[in-house]
Amino acid sequence: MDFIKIRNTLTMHGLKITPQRTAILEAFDEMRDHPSADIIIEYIRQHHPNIATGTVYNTLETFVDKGIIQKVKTENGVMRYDFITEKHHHLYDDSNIIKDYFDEELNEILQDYFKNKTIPGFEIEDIKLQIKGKFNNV
Amino acid sequence: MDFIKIRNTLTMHGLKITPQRTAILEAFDEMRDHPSADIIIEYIRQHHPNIATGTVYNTLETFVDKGIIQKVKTENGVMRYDFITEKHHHLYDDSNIIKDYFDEELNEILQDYFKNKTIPGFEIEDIKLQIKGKFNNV
DNA sequence: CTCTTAAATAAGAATTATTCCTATTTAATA
DNA sequence: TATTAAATAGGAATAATTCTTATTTAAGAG
Repeated sequence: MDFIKIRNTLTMHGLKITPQRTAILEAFDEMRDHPSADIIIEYIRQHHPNIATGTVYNTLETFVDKGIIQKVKTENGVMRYDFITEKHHHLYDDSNIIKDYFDEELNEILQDYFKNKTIPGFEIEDIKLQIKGKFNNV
Repeated sequence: MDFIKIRNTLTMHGLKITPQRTAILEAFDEMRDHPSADIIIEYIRQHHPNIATGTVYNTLETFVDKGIIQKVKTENGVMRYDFITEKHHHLYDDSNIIKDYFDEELNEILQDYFKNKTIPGFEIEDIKLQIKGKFNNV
C-alpha cells in the first residue's frame, strides 16, 4: 500500500491526513497476524519515536469507527485488530496465533441457511466463524 | 443447581469442595448472560463479603482449565464466562449483550461441510459462530 | 500565501482489569 | 486428630487502556 493509497483510504473515510494516521496504516501493511495495540505501538515507536501511545489507541479506535479496520474477538482480554475487510473467518489456536480463513463456498452455505431460518428477536448482520484447533506446521 | 449437584461437579473434576468454589458455582446459577469476572465479583461480594477478588479470578481460571466453564471471546478486552457446556453459538450486539444460540441442524451442516473440506495446515477441534446483529425487543 | 478554526496530538496521570506474592487457613485422608 | 498439599486472603504489582488538558496542525477560506 503506497502513500497515495493510504491518503485515499483516509480521505475516503472523511479523515484528515496526518503523519500519525499514515504511520499506523503503514504499520498494518507490514503486519499480517492481527496485531495487538501493543505490537503496533512497538512498531510505531521504532519508526516514529515521537508518536504518543494514546494517539495509537485513539487512531485505532477511529479506524474501527470508520470501518477501516476491525476488532478481533479474543478470549484473553487483549484487543487485536484486523486490516482485512473482505469477508473471512478466523482460525484460533492456543498459542495466540489467529489466522484468516477465506471460504466463499462456506459463506454461501451460511447465507442460504439463514435466508430461510431466522432467529426470533434477532436481526443478523454478520456471521463469522471462530474455528478452534491446532496449526500443524508452525 | 442444588448443593449436591455443585459438590458433584467439583469432585467429578478432581477439585476440593470449598465455600469459595461453591459460591461461584451458585453465582453462575443465578446469572444467565455470560457474566464478566466483575459481575461475578460483585455478586460474590454481596453474598460472601469475605471472599477475595483474587480468589474469584483464580477459581474462574481453575474452572476453565477443568472445562466446567468456558471463556467467551469478546472484542472489548473484558473476559466473560459461559457456564453452558452443550454445543452452541453466540449472538452479539453492540450493547455488550451476548446470548446463546442453539441450532442442531446448523451444527450438522457445519460438521458435514468440514468432513469433506479440510483446512491445510490446520486441524479443526471446534467451530463456533459469532453472529453479530441487533436484538429487537430488548 | 496567510489566517482561522475545528480537529488531532503529546504527555503523562488515572483507571480498570487482572495477576502475582506470601503468610495463613483449610479440606481431604490417614 | 494430625498431617499436608492445596486453597485462600489481602494487598501490592502489573498491564492494557482511557482520560485530561495544553499545544499543534491540517484543511479550507479569503
